[in-house]
Amino acid sequence: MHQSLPTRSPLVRKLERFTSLSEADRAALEGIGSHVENVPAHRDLVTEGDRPRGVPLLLEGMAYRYKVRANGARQISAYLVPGDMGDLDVALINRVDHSVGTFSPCRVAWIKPETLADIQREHSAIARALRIGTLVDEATLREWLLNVGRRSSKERLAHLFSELLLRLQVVGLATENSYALPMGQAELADTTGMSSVHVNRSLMELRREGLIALTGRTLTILDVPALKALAEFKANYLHLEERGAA
Amino acid sequence: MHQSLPTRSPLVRKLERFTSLSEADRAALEGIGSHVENVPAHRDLVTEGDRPRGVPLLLEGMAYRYKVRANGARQISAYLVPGDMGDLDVALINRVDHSVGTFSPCRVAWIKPETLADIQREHSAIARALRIGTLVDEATLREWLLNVGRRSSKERLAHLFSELLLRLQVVGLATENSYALPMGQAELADTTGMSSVHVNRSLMELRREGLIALTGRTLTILDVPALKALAEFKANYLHLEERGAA
DNA sequence: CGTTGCGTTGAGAGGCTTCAACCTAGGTGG
DNA sequence: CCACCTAGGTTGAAGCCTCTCAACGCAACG
Repeated sequence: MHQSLPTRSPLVRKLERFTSLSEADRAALEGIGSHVENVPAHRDLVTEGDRPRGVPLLLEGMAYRYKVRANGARQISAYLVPGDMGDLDVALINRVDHSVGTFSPCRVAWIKPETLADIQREHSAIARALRIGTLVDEATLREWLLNVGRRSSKERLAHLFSELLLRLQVVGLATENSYALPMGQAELADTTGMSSVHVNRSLMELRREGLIALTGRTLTILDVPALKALAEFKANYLHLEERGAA
Repeated sequence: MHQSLPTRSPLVRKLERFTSLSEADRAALEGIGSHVENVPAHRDLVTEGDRPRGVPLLLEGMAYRYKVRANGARQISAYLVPGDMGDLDVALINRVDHSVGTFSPCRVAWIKPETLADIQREHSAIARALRIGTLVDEATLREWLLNVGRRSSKERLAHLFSELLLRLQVVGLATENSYALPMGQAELADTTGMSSVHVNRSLMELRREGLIALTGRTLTILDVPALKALAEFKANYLHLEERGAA
C-alpha cells in the first residue's frame, strides 16, 4: 500500500493514487486554494440554475450533489469527501444543472477556472490525475445507478458503506473498518432511492445480522468481507490501482 | 433554431449546439474516423475488464452502456445515439469499468487517443465542445439516477422518451414527435430499473391515456407537452442552449 | 424542563415482481 | 407457398417489498 503522510492534503493523497506526482506538482496542489471558505452544515455550495462561480474543492467535511423534483422529492447523486471537487469544466456552461449541499460543516477552497487551466497546462501529471478523477466520478455515478436500479435495499446500503470505507481510507479519514457518517437516515434514503422508514428497517437488519454498528454518527463495519460480499462490491470502478497496474 | 444541413455528420451537428465551429473545425471532425467498423446488433463494442482500445464514435445505429451483476441483473446507464462517443480520456485508465453494447446494427469509427489529443490541441473550439459533451454525459447520468430513484414507472418511461426525442432531433433522426426505438421492453426495463412485465403494463397505460403510440419499433409521441409534463422533463441538463445564452 | 429533530416501530395499502400461460409476428425450412 | 418455430409482447394471479401515515421514544439544546 502506498501510504501518504498524514500531513498531506486530501487532494494530493487522492491524486497520488492515480499517478506519480513530483515535488513541484505537490507544491502546486497545496497552494491551489486561493479563497478558502468555511461553510456550515446544511447549506448549498452550488444551487441549480446559478451561473458557475469557480470549482469548489472540499478540504474538510462532507458534501453531496443533488437534484429535487417539483414535489420535493430529492435524489442525491454523489458524495463529496475531502479531496473531491466540482466539475473541472463547469466554466464552459452557463447554468449549473444540479445543486451541491453540505452534510456537515465544510472547509472548501474555491478554485478559479484560470488557475485550474494554468495548473493543468504546467503540470501534465496533475492534469492526467484530474482527468482520471472525473472519469472515476462518472464511473461512480454508473455504479450508483446500478445500485438504485438493480440492488435490494440492504444491498444498496451495504454497497454505499463499502464504497465510502475505501474512499475515506484513501484520504486517511477511515480506520480499517470505521468512519464518521455525518448524514442522517433521510439523506441515506435520498441517496439510495428509498424512504427513510425503510432505510431504518434495513439498517436494523444489517445490525441484527452483525454486519454493522451505527451509533451516533459513527459507522463501524463489523464484518468487512461479509458486507462487501452482500453488496457484491468490486472496487474496479474507483480505479485506485492505476499506478501499480501501469 | 440553428438547423444544420442534413448532410453534416451527427457529431458536427451535436457539437454545433455547444459552440460555433469554423469550417476548418468541421473539416477536422468529418475526417476523424480513421477506422470505421460495421457492428451487428446485440454485440459488445467494449467489454468490462478489457483494456481500452480507442474511443468509439457512433455514426449510425444505437448503442448503450451497461453493467451486469453476478446474478445476471443488468443496468443500462446510457444510450449512445449517432454523434455520441465513448469517454474522451479512456486512455488514462488500464481497464474499462463497464461494457458498451449495440441495440441495432451500428457504424462506429474508432478514434485513436493521439488523434483526439491532436484535434483538441489544434482546434480549441472542438476541445471546448467535446468537454461540454462529457459534462452533458455526466449530467444525463445524474438525471437518470433521479429518474430511477425518484420517479414512478410511467414517469420514468415518459422521461426517457422525452429525452430521446430531443437528442435524436439534434442529430436529425427524429421528426417533431416520433423516432425509431430499436430496443425491446426488456432493454427498457434494464434502463429504468423495472421488470419487463411492468414496463409492458406501464407502456399500455401510456397508450391508453393517448400519450404515445408504439408499434413495431417506431415510437410516436401523440401529446408531446403532456408526456413532458408527466415526466417533469426539463431539458436544462442537456445544455442545448449554450451558444445562444452566451 | 419543555421543545425539537431524528430514530424506531406498527399497521395498512399499493406498486411492482415473479411465475406462468398465451398470443402474435417474423423468419426458416420443407 | 405454407407450416413450423422462436423471440418478444401481453395478460392474469399471487405475494412480497416498499411506501405512507402515524405514534412514540430519546437525546441534544435552549
